[in-house]
Amino acid sequence: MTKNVRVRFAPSPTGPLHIGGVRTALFNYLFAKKHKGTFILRIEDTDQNRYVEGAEQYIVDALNWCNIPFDEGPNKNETFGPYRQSERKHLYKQYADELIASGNAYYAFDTAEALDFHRKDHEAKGKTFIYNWHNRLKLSNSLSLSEEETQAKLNAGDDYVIRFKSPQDKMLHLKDIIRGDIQIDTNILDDKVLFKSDGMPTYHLANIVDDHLMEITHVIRGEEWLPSLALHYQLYEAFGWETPEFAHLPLILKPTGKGKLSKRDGDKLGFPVFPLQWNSPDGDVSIGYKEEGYFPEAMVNFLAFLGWNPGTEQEIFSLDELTSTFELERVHKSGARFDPDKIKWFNHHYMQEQTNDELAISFKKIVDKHVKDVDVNYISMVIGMVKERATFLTDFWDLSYFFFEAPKSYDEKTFNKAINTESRELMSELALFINTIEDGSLEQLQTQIKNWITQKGIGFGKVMQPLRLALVGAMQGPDVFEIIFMIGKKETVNRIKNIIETL
RNA sequence: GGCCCGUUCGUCUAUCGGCUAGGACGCCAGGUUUUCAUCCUGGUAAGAGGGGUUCGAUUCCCCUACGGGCUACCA
Repeated sequence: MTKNVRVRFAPSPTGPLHIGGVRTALFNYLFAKKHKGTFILRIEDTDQNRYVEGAEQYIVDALNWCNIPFDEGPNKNETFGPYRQSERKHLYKQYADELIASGNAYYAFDTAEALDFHRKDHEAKGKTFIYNWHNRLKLSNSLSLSEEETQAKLNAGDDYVIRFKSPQDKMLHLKDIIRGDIQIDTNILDDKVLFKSDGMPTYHLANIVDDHLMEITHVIRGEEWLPSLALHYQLYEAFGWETPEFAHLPLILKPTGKGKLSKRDGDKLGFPVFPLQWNSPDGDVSIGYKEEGYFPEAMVNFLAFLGWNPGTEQEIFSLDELTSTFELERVHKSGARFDPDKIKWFNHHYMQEQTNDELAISFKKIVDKHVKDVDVNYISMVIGMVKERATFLTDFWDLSYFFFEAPKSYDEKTFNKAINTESRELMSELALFINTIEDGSLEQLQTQIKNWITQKGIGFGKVMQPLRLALVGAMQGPDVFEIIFMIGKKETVNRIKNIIETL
């Protein structure tokens, strides 16, 4: 690669960035970093009707949370700025004019109503209306009108759009890094609008102009853009610009059923489709991976494997490892179903890699809501005991509440089975014994209680089961002796008394 | 409807003409844990269908089926 790699992620701020967008950004980031290139964020806000307040900030926050920050973008290293298309508005018209001058584009005056009529009319006859070579002379544009008529309309201030003049009988040979060669017959292409009557360019024009001006070398985007590739190729040719390389990423599909993953799937199937929580201006709240307790490393690792794999059997990859291993050539062609179970598995894995102290800081906020003034070191020790069974940060309270407070209720089934006159008697004796134990190590505590049970000549289960129920309230959790050691003799005795008195 | 892209276990995928088709998630079973989970071991399960090409096709070509995308003065 001779030229410095420059790639861009170009979302439009119409709402929160969803998981598919994050994956596109990730692949751009990985490709850029692998080639020591530049990752650019460009905001494609040419459709003023769809602009959503806060969406741009959300996109920036999401990329940062994922640890895939952009090198250039709005308010950051703006060497090719501005990076919002709305702020580049003045740039585009001259390029549209250039295309008209070179005969590659033309003015069109058809109203939305007129076009709508034609579409419906064709549909009624079982045909498809395409605005191109075979009917453009029957429509209202600078190709069908005389120069004077066109000029008159322009002077009168009539609404107009600028359309690309798609050629007739031409075979286009397109190249895609992932899909190989694609051939397109220009006869089925329509004369796409490049410049809208509101003075803004459409995506197609703005995209090509900006990619050129920003010296983009590789366009890595979603598969939904594949049908536009022919137009984009022709635009580069018409301008006489060097065409970047293209890679169209496969889509992310719903876990079950048909179609690509959509915003609603999250609510319906109970997993997030957004990296961060999104509070829409109209009051809707959508859950995010971050808030649900996922680690960005887990999400990135999972997303990287949706449509790509290294060809080895390694599945756990840090961002650095991904960066050095990633290749566009190994990206799949077909769409990948999103699997909520697999990302949970990744999260469990990354949970184990967090230190107890790190987790304790986050968990303390939750503990504080239940119990006052718990030492963070104590929390850290608790985490060490329950971490391996946690998938999310949010799991910790349910897994460890009994280290902080006495159980408020007992599992009914176990209670009925384990608590009877005999076990109450036994528990009360045990409580007396525990009071006599001197403070010492966990091992000493364990040995003494075990010896006591042995001396009593009864089965371990007879003691351990009611004891666990007294301490935890259910048949779960870490080793009973560890729990006693952590909460202390006094609290242990209290909990035993509690269960004895419970009917 | 038209155009384009795709099709290996339920899911994510390996395989770049010659494999008992491998791994991971999930699921099931066993073991460890005097609890639950984790963990360990094992198991389950796939090349859409039909034609070619070839000594030999999951792998190359064609057709069909199915899936997906696009078909706006949205991106």
